[in-house]
Amino acid sequence: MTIAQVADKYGITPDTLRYYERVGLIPSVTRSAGGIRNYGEEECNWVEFIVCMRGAGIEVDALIRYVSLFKAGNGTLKERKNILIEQRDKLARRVEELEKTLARLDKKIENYESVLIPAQEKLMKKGEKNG
Amino acid sequence: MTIAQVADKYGITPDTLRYYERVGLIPSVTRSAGGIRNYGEEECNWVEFIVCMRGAGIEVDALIRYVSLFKAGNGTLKERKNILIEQRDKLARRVEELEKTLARLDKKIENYESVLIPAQEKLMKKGEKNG
DNA sequence: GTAAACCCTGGAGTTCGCTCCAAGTCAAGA
DNA sequence: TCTTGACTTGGAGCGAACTCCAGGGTTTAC
Repeated sequence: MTIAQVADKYGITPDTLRYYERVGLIPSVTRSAGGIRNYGEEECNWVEFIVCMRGAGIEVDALIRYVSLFKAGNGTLKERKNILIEQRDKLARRVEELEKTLARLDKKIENYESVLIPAQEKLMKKGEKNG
Repeated sequence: MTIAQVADKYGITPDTLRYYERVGLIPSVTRSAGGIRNYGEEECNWVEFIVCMRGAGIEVDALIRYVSLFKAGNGTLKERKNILIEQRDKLARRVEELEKTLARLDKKIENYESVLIPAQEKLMKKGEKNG
């Protein structure tokens, strides 16, 4: 697959893909003789993983560390797992926080309704009077 | 309360508070004769609200719109509510996305365990042999 | 009344994560 | 073979949200 196809498939731009590769978010991409990237299945899976993780706000730096450990081979399994755990925990805390804020927004919206609905009823009664 | 106290209370810096006020995230802060900010209870509540919303990643622009409608009075209740609903929905979608990624990370970590635990057991057996 | 600590403003600087650009190379169709 | 369009690189630029700074004013404690 070409860079444009992969970009399209995962909803990002070729520039972002090049950037990800440049900074080390994607292990490596095979090239044609002329130097043009050709993404295989493995590479696509990496892209998909990275796009997902970035979508959840996991920092580029953490992902770079993860990828560089991956490149270093099986001796780094434990360390890689620790990065994942660290990020999972961070994300779990974030989700909790967001859920609290979500609940708060819901309440605030309810409050607005309790102000707005009586106001609307008043208008409707007015309407009844007028017609 | 002084700016430093408020900053401390909500875990931000005085600079951030001044920035929030400057761009319109906080309706107004009363000043002393000398021009020094003095946060009352109302103002603290605004700060708390804004810090919470910002903590959930709600955009500064949306909050500015909200605050400026608030300043404009009761005629803007419906519009304010709409902003809240819009942001609530955005946040809800985000939470869903994050939960999916969280589940994925959990699975990935489990996979690492299924590789690492057998390796550990091997090491432990070796330990038994040696002592 | 003065020193130290805090506050003020406007504007420049920083960080993160892309995003865009110039100048050139490569590949596929007419 | 030429043209057209996609690809390459290194590096500059950008938007969001702060963060910091210089040069000053204010408060408070002694």
